Amino acid sequence: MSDGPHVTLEDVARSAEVSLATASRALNGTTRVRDDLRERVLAAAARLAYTPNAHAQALAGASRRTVGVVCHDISDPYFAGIIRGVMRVADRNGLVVMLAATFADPDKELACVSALRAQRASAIVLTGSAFEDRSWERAMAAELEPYRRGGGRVAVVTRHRSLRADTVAPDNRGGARAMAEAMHRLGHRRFAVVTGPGDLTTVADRVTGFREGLAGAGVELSERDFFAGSSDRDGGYAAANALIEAKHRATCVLTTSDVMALGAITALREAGRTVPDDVSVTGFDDIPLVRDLAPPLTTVALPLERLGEEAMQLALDGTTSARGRTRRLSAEVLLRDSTVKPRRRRRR
Amino acid sequence: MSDGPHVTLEDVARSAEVSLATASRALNGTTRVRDDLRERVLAAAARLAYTPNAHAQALAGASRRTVGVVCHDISDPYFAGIIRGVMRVADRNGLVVMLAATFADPDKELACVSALRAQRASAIVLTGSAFEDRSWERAMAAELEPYRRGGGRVAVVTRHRSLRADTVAPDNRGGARAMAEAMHRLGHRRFAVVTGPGDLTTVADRVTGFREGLAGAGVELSERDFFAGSSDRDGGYAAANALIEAKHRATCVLTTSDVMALGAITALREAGRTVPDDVSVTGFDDIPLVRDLAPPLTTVALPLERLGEEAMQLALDGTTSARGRTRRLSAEVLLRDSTVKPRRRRRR
DNA sequence: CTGTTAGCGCTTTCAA
DNA sequence: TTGAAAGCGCTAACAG
Repeated sequence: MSDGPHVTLEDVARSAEVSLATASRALNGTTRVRDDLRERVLAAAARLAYTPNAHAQALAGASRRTVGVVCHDISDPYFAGIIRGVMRVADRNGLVVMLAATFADPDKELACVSALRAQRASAIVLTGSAFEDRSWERAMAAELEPYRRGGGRVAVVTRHRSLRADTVAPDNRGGARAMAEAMHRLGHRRFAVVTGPGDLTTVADRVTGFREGLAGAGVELSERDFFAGSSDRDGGYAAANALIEAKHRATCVLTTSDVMALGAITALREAGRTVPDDVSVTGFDDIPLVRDLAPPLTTVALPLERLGEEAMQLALDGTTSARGRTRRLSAEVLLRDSTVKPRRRRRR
Repeated sequence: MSDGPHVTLEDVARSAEVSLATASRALNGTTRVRDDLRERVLAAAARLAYTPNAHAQALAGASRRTVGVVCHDISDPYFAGIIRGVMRVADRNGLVVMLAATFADPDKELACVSALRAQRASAIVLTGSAFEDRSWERAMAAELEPYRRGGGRVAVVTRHRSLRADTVAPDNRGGARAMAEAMHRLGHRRFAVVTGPGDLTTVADRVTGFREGLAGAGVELSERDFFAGSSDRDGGYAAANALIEAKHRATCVLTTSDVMALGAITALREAGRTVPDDVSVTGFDDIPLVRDLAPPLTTVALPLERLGEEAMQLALDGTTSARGRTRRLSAEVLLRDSTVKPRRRRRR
């Protein structure tokens, strides 16, 4: 956008032979304008292919029409679902959304918020979970505080301890607990957990839930039952391979996300182990495609789009007084065919 | 962003006891500033948690740091992949991306471009294919032309006839043709096509490719071999159900996208037909997860992220002179296990 | 109802 | 080097 003569409101006004103010009013419909004048302005604007300069509008004090969303990875169906919800609500309110992807890099997360702040986005939705790191939390709070003082709204999806922001909290821990219990009830006694990076609150909460559910049923998980990887398909694949390598005897593999489950299942299959006959596998999130798998994946369903919708909504009707509201959404265990009652171990 | 006293550069300047100009220069590093003064400015900025107002910067003529991307649906892995590529390049160049989703609504597509134009995005990447509609094309051209005159860059992914924009063109037609030929070579003679909306150029090109490939092998497709649906999983599911309903005797179902194939396979499975034993199914795009399906999906692979990267790159180093460059990317047939040589028809 | 005018916050000549 | 001042394009008082 270096060169080029932009058509400005002044051009329109001149062409329509009215004042700048009238042109502005005619275009925005803020105040009544004599019909013929308005017609002239509209015609001139169309003729000149005029588009208002959003920066000038923002600077001049018009209300901000931009909201920001920051996610880890847009290719992750979990985030895609949430963002879809955010966009739906934003769209309904005539807002434009700026999307930033951080690839789960804490520093980038901070940088994105700063950029959104610079854009004077009227609201920021943080969809990635927090990093369990004191100094990061402090830095994020330091970034958000002045933003909020300037009238900016902030909403987060999932737990951000000490962030004083409106929160949409899916019941990760409860969902995980319920899943663990369900698997125990099915008859499983030997478990392995394929997990994402432990410094993400979402992952930590889910793992805690698994632990609690199993412990309640009398099964203790040891460190050797955990196999961590990145929060994506390849992370699941790698973790499952580590599990196979370690000759872990689990009859049920709990994973902290559907995407990881996907990779894990492929790894198991490649190692000659059939799901669910040889080993049951559970996912988390209920991303759209897992019901199309063969076998369909047993998982903890989260209302992804709703998470996004609620977060955006919360940010939008935020009143300065009511900070730190939390909207809890429950998680539901969906038993499908990737899990079965464990059979007696086959001879090999 | 209604209320709230924003910290401005003037506050920083005052606090650092320098002039506005000096503060600006110190922060941007445009010109040399005496070291101690710069220190003071930086310190003041940090102390006040100053963030420059991007709108003011943009208005004052600083270079734009925003690019726009418009897609149909962020939850579609096809678009997610492309956008990921776009974001990678944008990020590498220190640009912020504004993402708009249109849900394949032609009007919204237009509206999004207009909004991006208002934001004075330095470049716009159109990832959805064009609509095969003269008046829409005209309207889009009318929106883009003044934008371009104002120095804006435009790049599109897939064919946009008559748009004079830099284009990244995956070989949809050639890929489809190759797939059709491959399936014929495998032994299939009776085909059905599960397709998205025919008014999308991408879909049209793929269908044309299927037709050509088959015709070249002596198989003509009739209208009764086509089953259309929306470009998503549910569209594929519905189309496949229509196919089943019609008792179509295809031994091979060609689809115009992996996502649709996903739904189609589930529909077939629910109808008691096994893939690939009873019927072979092919996809298109090679979205990340299809290799994790059981059976893995035979598909036409497109380098999704690269499409996005190239488009963004093209838009970025666009010189006003070299308009309408086209970068072709080839498509590759990936034979996996969802397709096999057709067996003699089983008795029922 | 319409026009005049004062900024919004920042960058950038132009002088000093 | 630094500072003063002129806008960038638009909206919103404030007068007419």
